[in-house]
Amino acid sequence: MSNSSTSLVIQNALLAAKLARKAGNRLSVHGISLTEYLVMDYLDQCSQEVSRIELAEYLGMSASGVTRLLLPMEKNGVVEKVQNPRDARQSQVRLSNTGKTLYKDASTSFGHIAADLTSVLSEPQKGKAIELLSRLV
Amino acid sequence: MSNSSTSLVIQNALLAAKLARKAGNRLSVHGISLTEYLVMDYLDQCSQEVSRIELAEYLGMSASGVTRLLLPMEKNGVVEKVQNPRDARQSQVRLSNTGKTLYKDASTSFGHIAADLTSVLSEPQKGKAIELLSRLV
DNA sequence: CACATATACTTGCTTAGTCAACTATTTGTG
DNA sequence: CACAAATAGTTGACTAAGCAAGTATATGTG
Repeated sequence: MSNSSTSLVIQNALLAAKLARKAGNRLSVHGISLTEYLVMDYLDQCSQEVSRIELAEYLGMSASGVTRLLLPMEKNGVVEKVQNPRDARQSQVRLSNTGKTLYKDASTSFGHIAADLTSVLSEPQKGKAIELLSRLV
Repeated sequence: MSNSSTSLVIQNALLAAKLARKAGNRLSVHGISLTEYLVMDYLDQCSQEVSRIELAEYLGMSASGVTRLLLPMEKNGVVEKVQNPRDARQSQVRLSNTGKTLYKDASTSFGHIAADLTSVLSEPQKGKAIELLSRLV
């Protein structure tokens, strides 16, 4: 039998795989992936430009993963590059107006999707789960 | 601000990305990925042959994903195919002796890794988190 | 029993994301 | 200030995994 740490990590991985797949499928009507949604959500919260490294840390991805993730988002005009005058190495990014509109639509969908996927839990249970998970991040 | 369902799904996705990356890195000394570890763990629990579809459901992956995942595991002799006499469509799989040994080693590592990654939570908190997450799966 | 439908894979093609190596810039130290 | 070390990002080569379509087998119904 495995201990509680092991079970927790496994449960989290299994759950994430399922939620990511379901959420991703349903977001595809907006032409975006779950990861792209997470980027837009973060940029919307920040409401200012953000470096690629910051995004990589937030998403738990590698820097190169972020480069490749943002490439089509820039091409489609969802995000736009901003030069940081303080640091020429950085290539910051923020939501464009197109991106804000897309995010607004997608976040409505995402609310329904998330409600669906978590409907077996009560509000306080969801709160508790968020609290516990957020400590692990 | 987003509601609790949304936050929960996002927290879970972000956390899983980070844990998967860290756990995967540390499992690589055994030459296996996190997904492969999950397969071995499941097969060890079942202690009998399992169909690819069952694995796909457990892992939250597509059937083709499982085909491709098992390919190198079969080639390396970690798992072995078993023909189901009741259903010729199925190609079941179980841990080989090599696989059992590998799993035993890897699960020791995994225990340390998981303990590390979840050390900020107390035992009862871990238990609570497992309970909540397992309802969502 | 025949045949339509469903199930269990597998394969081709494509996208997502990793690591290692490299470039450009910044920062900290003698 | 000069130069070593750190940081930000990109690129090449590769692995992981998804979807759509195809094959083989099983099942349920007239």
